[in-house]
Amino acid sequence: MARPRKFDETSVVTAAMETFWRRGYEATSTRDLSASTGLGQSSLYNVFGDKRELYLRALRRYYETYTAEQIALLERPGAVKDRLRDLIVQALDADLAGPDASGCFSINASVERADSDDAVREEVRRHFSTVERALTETIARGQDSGEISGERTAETLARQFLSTYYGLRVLARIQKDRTALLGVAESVISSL
Amino acid sequence: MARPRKFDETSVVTAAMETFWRRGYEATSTRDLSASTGLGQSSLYNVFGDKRELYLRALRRYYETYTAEQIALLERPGAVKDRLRDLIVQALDADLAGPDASGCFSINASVERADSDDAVREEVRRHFSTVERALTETIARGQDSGEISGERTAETLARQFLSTYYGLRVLARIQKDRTALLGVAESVISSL
DNA sequence: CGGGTTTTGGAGCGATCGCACAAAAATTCG
DNA sequence: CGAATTTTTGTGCGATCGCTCCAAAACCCG
Repeated sequence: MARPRKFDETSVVTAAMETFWRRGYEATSTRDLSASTGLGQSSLYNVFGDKRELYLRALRRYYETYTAEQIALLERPGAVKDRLRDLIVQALDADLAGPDASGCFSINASVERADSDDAVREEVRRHFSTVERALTETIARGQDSGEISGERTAETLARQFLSTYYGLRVLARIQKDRTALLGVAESVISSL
Repeated sequence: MARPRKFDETSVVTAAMETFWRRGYEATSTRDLSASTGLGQSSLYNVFGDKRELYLRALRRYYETYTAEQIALLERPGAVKDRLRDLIVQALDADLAGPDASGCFSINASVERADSDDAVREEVRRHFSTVERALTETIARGQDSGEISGERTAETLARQFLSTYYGLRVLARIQKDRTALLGVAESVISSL
């Protein structure tokens, strides 16, 4: 029928995600995307429409990989508080991994683009609320087993944990003291 | 001696701060800055050097006004927990005020620019650590008076509160449910 | 008022931006 | 193989980017 594509769409979106993640939306040029994906600019436009659409695809790809990974971590077996701790430890280790670490792409997108792009806001809302739902479920199970106090609702505790979690990821951009950051994690977990 | 400037430097920096705050560093052009400050581009470059320097000035101006205001709020008389609550309430009300609300400029700067500009990172670090210090001091006074448990150190509690506070300000960009956000505030305060 | 100094406004620099277009290349089907 | 279809590649468009330069304007001082 026609000339076949010589690239895998998923890995192209993944490459674009890494570029947008590290440099942000505005600072990433279509030439940067062409270089990091290996596609010519025309191909990118042919497949994805424009820069904004590719950014949205990248954001969804982040959800499919990293956000989903975090949720899977919450659904593993084991003590609830251990899983919650693991969630933070894994995120902070990624955030402190080196000069290429760029925090949480969802947070970055919410700060840079949510105000000016409704679709970005909706997508990030989906990320946040999915994590919140998984946290609520996990904490509710912890309350069932008596591991976590039932004084406050699971939803409230989930939101408190989520706030601390995102706050830590913001602080980690500036304050690279792993011990101090993990101390906060212990503090919030023990207060559940 | 020479022709006098017909502008007030402080209010020019304030105007630039509002523009950078609302639109971010990359998305703000020097023409935007010229329009919002009322100065010609030549004057801006004559006085401030370049865009980056003006951004740093704007960030320092944010510290002088908004960050300082938050710290002053912590140093008022009254119950410690009331002051902590007021800090969050005031921030969230600002963040939810309308379509022009742009969150916390320090957080925005840390997400967008801290990785690529050491001076930005240092400036934001100063903002964060100043707030953290004020929080530690406030919480320590609360521990002295018995209002807050001495089980964990004031420093740890301050960092926990700070994380939650920043996390809430991130969530507020996406999730505009004031009641839910304030519920988290109550939760973290009551857990101190 | 005239000389000295700085600011101002406007034009414009080279570079880069997001994006479009047309021709060449690569495939399937008849 | 040729016709049809789609992707690739390269070129380049108009707009805008950060920034510079220069002459005119506005002041202080003697």
